[in-house]
Amino acid sequence: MATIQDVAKAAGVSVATVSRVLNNSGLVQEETRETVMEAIRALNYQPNLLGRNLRRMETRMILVLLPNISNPFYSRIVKGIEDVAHKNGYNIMLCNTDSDKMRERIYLELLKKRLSDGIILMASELSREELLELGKNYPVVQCCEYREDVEITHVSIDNYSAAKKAVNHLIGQGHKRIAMISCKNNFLSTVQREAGYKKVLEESGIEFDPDLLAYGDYGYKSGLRTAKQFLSMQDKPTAIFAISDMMAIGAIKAVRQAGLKIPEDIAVVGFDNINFASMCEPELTTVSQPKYDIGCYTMEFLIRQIKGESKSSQAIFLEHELIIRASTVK
Amino acid sequence: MATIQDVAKAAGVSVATVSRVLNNSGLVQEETRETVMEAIRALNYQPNLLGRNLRRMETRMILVLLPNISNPFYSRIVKGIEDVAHKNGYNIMLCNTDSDKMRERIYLELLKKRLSDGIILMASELSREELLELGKNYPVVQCCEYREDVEITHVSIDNYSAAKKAVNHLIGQGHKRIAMISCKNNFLSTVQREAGYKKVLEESGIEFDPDLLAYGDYGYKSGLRTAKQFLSMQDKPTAIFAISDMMAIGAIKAVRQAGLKIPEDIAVVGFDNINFASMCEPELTTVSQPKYDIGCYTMEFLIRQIKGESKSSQAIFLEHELIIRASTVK
DNA sequence: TTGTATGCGTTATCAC
DNA sequence: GTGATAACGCATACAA
Repeated sequence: MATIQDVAKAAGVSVATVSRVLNNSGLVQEETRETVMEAIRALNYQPNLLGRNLRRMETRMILVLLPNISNPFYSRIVKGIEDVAHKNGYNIMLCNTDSDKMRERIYLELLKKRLSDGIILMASELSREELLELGKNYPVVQCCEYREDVEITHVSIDNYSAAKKAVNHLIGQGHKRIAMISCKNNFLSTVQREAGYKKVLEESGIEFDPDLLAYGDYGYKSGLRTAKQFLSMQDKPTAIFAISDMMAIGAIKAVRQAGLKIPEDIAVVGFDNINFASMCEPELTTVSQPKYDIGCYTMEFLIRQIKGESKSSQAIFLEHELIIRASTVK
Repeated sequence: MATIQDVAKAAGVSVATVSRVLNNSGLVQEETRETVMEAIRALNYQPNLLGRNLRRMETRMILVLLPNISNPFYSRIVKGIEDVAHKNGYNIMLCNTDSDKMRERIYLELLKKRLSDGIILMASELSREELLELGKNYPVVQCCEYREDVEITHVSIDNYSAAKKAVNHLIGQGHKRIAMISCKNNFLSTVQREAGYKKVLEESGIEFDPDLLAYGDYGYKSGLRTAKQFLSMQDKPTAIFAISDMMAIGAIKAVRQAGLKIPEDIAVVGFDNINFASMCEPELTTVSQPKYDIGCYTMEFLIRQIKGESKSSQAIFLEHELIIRASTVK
């Protein structure tokens, strides 16, 4: 494997000159430049980034931690992150955390040991203390899920008003018994979505019924399970609001298995607008997040941090939209 | 940021000793060891992998190229790859190629420039020449999709017999007009699945009808489109065999939109057994690949190559299974 | 059991 | 415009 030394020798110049050619830094005569390029080709030389990275003390790699790559919600976001990264000469390392704090920590090691220049956290399980410590020492941006009690830039939507919009839509369709499938976690998005749900009920003069609030884990099966629970009640709900499309799709399955019709007997609203939301039967009414843009902004803020351009943390909220489909209106 | 030098100074030992403690290589007295550990903690020292990597000339990183992380088929495979990698002290870098040769090449650069110790290709678009060149110089394993005209280890299933099994199942259900949704690419899996389909028809004395062979791109929409095409024919097929679950799910949608019943009017078979196959309505009959195991084997063979243990390339075929669900039998 | 010294491949500072 | 050379942080051969 040829090194820069070999190229220098072959071209009859110093390594400094070769380096200058490689990085088009500094001046170098056109003629010598070509001699060097010639040598590079002849030796099939590839600069060794291990050397460069050590010298420059940077890797131009970005860690992206997400719970699970198979969650379709994340794929568009990742695309946005990736596009902006590449445009700026960075590469990303996608890391599955499985929502496991230990796994997350393994990846943080890579950052702390300088194998990456910055990190994006998508739904971190880290404690406030760990996050604070991290944010103090390294470039970090929180994407979608975030803690607001740490000074770390985050990019997301306003989950409170998104939930309000979804539930208000159901109210507008005449529903009075509206169930919610939430998740038992401490994510702010969850808290806010529940708060939005309760707020609309209150505004509509409907008393909140704890029996109509169940908990899943964002996944299909948990939606199926909790919806079955609702359907077994004496006083069934006439609408279900789930905080993820996957759970909503599970709920749809449960309703259909029970021989009920959507939306006539029971209406269903999801959250995220994943691709499958428009593939299922009936198509799912859901809250659409600007996933690609969320990814773009996230990466842009991270790069700004890496460059040392931004000092204070920022809170970015992008627009969302309620997509009305056949699962709520005939 | 503390370096090994700082630790050595603080502990009153040489850097060599600190290094020995860090890697538990060589002998070091328990007492000094503890002094060093003390200093490490006090300075909150993190070894800089950039230095180590350069010195060792390895990164313990593995590139994993796949067309698209949002394809649910790959997520289980990646899990297998990841688990084996971690068990062996490697980390993986997931890379979206978007089935774009140029993007693929960008990632190959990372390998050639030594930022990764090896690479796994999931559905590479590279030419035979490029692949040959790559395999000659770096540790490479092909996963699922592969070219057999290059000497590079690959792990997959026997797509020919899998397709035969699927179509035979339809024949067994009494179908005679069986359409196929394939893809226009040069993947061996595609060729073999088409060959299996035609072989079964031949064995069953059914003449192959070119009108019943349409092409998609593995995605939902293309399944919807091609199925609609079939449904508009005078002499409609009574069954559809798609080479991906996503296309099969699209086909199901088309059939239902046309007001026809599954499986009574038209039966549908998919391929891959992704999670959604059991979530859609009706649940999808499909060919199940041992995704997790495919990932494990792939990574194991790659590690063997990196260690220099294996010389010749190998062809690994794992067992598949036909999962029969409501989309083909009542 | 520990320390000294060298080099991994590169970039960047300085002198010419 | 170009060349010598000193780092970057670490692991290791060799000496002690």
